[in-house]
Amino acid sequence: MQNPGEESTSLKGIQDVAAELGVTHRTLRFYEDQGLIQPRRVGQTRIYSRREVGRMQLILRGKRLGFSIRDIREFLDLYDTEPGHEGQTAHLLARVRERLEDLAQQRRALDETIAELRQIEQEAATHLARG
DNA sequence: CTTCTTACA
DNA sequence: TGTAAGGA
Repeated sequence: MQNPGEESTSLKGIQDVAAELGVTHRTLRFYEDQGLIQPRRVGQTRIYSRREVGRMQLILRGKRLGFSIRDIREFLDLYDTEPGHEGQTAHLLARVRERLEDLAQQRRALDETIAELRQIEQEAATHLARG
């Protein structure tokens, strides 16, 4: 509410943050339940600072890249625990490689499916052409 | 099972 | 806001 100009205000309500990030307030609450974010409370109202919004952006990015909520929570926990440390980066690297391999496997599966469909396509087209 | 969304109390 | 229910 009360947020006309809005860009200089780094303290936002759930609806503002949700709109800004393109998610619903329920999604923000879901992530909160999952322990990914911990917005401050002023009474019962959640207040999202730039830190929370920043974390949300990281969460959304992790999601885009195909990481699970558990993975993302681990990343964030490590970042909180040992910011900029080797262990953190090593862990990230390991997960990224896992993800890359996962995607490579999916690509192989896709290629197989496509090849199979093309085969059928060829046979069907040939069959039609011959009458 | 995971990740949300919708809806109702 | 908790939660059931449902979709993907």
